[in-house]
Amino acid sequence: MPGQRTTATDVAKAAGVSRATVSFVLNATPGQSISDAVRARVLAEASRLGYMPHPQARALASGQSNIVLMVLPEWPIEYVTRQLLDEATVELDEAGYSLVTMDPRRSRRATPLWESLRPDVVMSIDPLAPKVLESIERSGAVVIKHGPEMLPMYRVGPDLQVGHLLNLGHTSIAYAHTPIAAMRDLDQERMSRIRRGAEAAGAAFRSAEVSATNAQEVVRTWSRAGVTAVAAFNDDTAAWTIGGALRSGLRVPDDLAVLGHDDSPIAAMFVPAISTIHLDLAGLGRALAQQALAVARGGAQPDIGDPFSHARLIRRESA
Amino acid sequence: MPGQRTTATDVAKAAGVSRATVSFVLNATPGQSISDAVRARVLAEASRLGYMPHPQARALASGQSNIVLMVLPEWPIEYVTRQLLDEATVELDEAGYSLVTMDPRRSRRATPLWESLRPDVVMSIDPLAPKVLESIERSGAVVIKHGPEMLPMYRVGPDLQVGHLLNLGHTSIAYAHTPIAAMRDLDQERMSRIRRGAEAAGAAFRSAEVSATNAQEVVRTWSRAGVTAVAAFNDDTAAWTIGGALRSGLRVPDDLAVLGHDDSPIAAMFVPAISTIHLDLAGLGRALAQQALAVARGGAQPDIGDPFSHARLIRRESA
DNA sequence: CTGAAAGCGCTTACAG
DNA sequence: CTGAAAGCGCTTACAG
Repeated sequence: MPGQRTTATDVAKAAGVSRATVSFVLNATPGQSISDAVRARVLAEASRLGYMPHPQARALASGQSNIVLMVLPEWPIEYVTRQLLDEATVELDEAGYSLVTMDPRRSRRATPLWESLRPDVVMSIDPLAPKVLESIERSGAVVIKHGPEMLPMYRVGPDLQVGHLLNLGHTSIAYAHTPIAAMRDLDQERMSRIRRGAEAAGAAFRSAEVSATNAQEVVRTWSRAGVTAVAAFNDDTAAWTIGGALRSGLRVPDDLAVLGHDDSPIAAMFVPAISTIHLDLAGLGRALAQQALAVARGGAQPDIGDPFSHARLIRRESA
Repeated sequence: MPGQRTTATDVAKAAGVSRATVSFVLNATPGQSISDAVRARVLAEASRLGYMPHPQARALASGQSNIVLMVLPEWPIEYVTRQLLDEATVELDEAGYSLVTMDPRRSRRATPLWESLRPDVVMSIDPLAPKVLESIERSGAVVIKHGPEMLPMYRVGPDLQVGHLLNLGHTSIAYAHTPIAAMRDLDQERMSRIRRGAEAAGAAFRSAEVSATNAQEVVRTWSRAGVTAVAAFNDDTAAWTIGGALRSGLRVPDDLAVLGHDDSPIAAMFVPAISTIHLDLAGLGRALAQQALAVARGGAQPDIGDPFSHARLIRRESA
């Protein structure tokens, strides 16, 4: 069965031009002055024949795969990444690039996608481990590295959290650490922002890890120590904290105010509904896409700007 | 700068053999009897030089990309797919295939990954729309289609739900529909299983859509009508239902028992903790990987077996 | 048991 | 303004 897949040669033949011309027209290669008539003919034949360029052949010839690989964070945050990836996907698509995502935990047990896909650029939300960086670079991909420009991500939320609790008049504030080890760095950063904010205002501060199993105990200890407000690492940690309070007979927020972070679905569903911090992830998605494009085109990695200028407090019931 | 990337030619030169031999050794091509000495030399040089075969060149030459694309369901279920994808990734990796995932919502606004990646096989958990199927087939990929063998996914959970509520002695059961349109088909299937189970046992049955905004109203109506137990589409729907009950002054489960589905993180975190159905998604992941491999190797699509034989009720507080 | 050679479907200097 | 040709890095009959 000949003529299985439609190829550029088929289009060239049908349009009565050379394969090169087909390539020039379809890629809108700059510096080629092709007559409108020829261009139109090529385009018409390509669409009539249902021509789809073969991406692997293109990658081999051009040395570029036009793939951007996004390494997702270690922790589960579908609701956090959804918007971000939506925006980044569309932004990259318009420039002719495909965004592929990857779970770093899975890749630890399998060939990493940067080896088997050979993306031009690899990026991530969370900083990548040195070993991972090295492995990516050996594969030939450019890695987008996180510098201080990503710091707003770590700062804005906690600052809003502690500000809100202080505004509410609380003078003894606790921070609820996540028990999940993969989030340790982010967790430490958030804690120290809360601590700084509390201490700067003369409020008492303490912190402890809150998990599904110890929440009740931790909350009781805090309560006995006079803590009236908790800033949690995220909404899950907040939910556990509130659960511990309710099961200890404390009222939320009357006896203990609890403030989450991320505005994940659970925050709105919980009873009482969890007050939390909403970040502008669509904006971050666009910013990351712009960085990836600049780097893919051989440029320097541009500054990401301030993608969290639209972060805001969502006030619900818990604080 | 010459010798940038290590290529099969470099390995061949270093090992003193031809490029073909390198390919045979590295791919363990059957039907080639290569001496152990040569094989060892090739392997040693390949690893010494840090050789990574170029996947696009391989795909072009062999006609196979060794990529399997998984189209994720329309609805947000990170917790549901995590285990499934973990297992499928490892299973496919061992056979030399890479699993790439894709959000169908995003692809509606961008070039679909089956065009830009040219996977050998495309599969999904949810049935694919006819238009999508057609588009995938035009790209040359084989699609794994869902037949009746996927039905256990739709049946097992609801059957466990209704069985548990009947065992608890309830005689008036309601089903909480999800308000999310993308889940309509699955939702209808689950509802009809619950209805059938309830009616077969002589219990009263009714159903309504439960959302963040109408939960209180729906629960009050149900309560007035004598409903004492609710089987929910999933844990989110269960959470809204419980929220409506609590805010109406009803006790859960004493006045109203509520049973979720999926065993998502919210189920364990909620107060009261939500009883739910846990499915064996790791098993489904392995089964799907096996199907993909069979099809990628040119075989017929094998039966998926009964991946939900390990589904079970998780009894917590809400029912 | 091993190697020389064609070919996969593109891109891109280069020549005209 | 357009085309013939080399080359990207592999795989795979085929010949020896």
